[in-house]
Amino acid sequence: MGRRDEGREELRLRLLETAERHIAAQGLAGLKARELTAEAGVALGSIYNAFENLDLLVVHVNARTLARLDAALREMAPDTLAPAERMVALARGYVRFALDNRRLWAALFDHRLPEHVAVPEWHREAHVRILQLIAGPLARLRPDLSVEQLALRARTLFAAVHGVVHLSSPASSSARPGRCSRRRS
Amino acid sequence: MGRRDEGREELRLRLLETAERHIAAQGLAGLKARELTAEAGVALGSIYNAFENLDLLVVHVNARTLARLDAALREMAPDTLAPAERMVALARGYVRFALDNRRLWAALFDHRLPEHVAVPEWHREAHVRILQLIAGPLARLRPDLSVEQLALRARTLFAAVHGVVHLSSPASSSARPGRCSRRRS
DNA sequence: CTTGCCAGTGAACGATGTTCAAGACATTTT
DNA sequence: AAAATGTCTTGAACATCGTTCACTGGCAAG
Repeated sequence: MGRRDEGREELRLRLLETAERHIAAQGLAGLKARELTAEAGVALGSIYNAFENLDLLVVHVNARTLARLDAALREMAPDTLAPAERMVALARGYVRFALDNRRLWAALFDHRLPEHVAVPEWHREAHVRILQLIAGPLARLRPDLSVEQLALRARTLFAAVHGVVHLSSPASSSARPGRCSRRRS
Repeated sequence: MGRRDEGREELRLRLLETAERHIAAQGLAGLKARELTAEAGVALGSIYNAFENLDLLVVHVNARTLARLDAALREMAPDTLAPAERMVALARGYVRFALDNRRLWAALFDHRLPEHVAVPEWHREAHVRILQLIAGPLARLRPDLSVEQLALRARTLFAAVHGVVHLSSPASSSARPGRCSRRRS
């Protein structure tokens, strides 16, 4: 009984890591079910044994990326720094991460779930953790703000920085799900 | 001879307006070649008589949206205003436009061309016109900046405002090219 | 009236994500 | 040990997508 669950977790991890490598190399648009499973050495249908569908697999990859971003930011902006310096370090850390992980970072916001399909709760929490990273030093800079105001302002700050990084990134102009281009006769 | 070209332009316009309506109603992800042509009352292949492919058609729709945004901003931020007030009016105008044209506005940055396919020059110019709208009052506020610094700062300002509007918009969580969901037996 | 031409048409194609009957394998029961 | 009973894995089949191209109908020129 236990071995089956281990095998399942092993399969999930194998697909996750293969998909991550593939996205990092080819971009989110280059991730096809058949290539992915061939590269991972498993059958096409195995995706649906390990995950609900390919979209959810991508969400899992994005969650990993978000966790790595979170770790990188915590390392670059330790709480030994003064609040203002910490904010700057967070912004610089974000830029650095985006440059060092271009395609995986792009996948974070390029990917869209089908309409009316909610983002899993555990993935939302990963976002919240990033925002709390900003809200921390912000609270010390602005002790007058309420918790709600703090959360809103952290979101706004992140959005502004992200917008600048995003528009400056060359990654924004590339990658689309492949079109058909049949060979000419 | 002349009538043929008129007919071609007529077809382009028909497809353009139908696609625009469809995107405004269903979102960019809901735009399928077959639905579009059926709705426009033309054959499937007609798309490729009028445009290079569906992607380029979308770029044309986006160009129209960008032109409407440009016009809306020029109306909301006339040069009779003081520079600082004009900047604020531009930002408010952008938010207003995004709210009033959610899906068409979302299509502006949701849409991605296939890799290695360059954005047409005339579409880049439409972007530049928006940025010049920002650079105008900015130049009066900061006469010390060079033209290049002005352009860069206008881009950054736009990106920051856009990032905030984007992340606050509910449109960011919806819309993906439809997946298969075969009916159960 | 005949001829040539070309824009419009839609069946066919390759690619894609997803499903599911059937086989492979392990575990438990007799 | 053999049989029974699940569970996981597999890949052919399916629906749907953008795109192509041989055909055709109607207009203009001869």
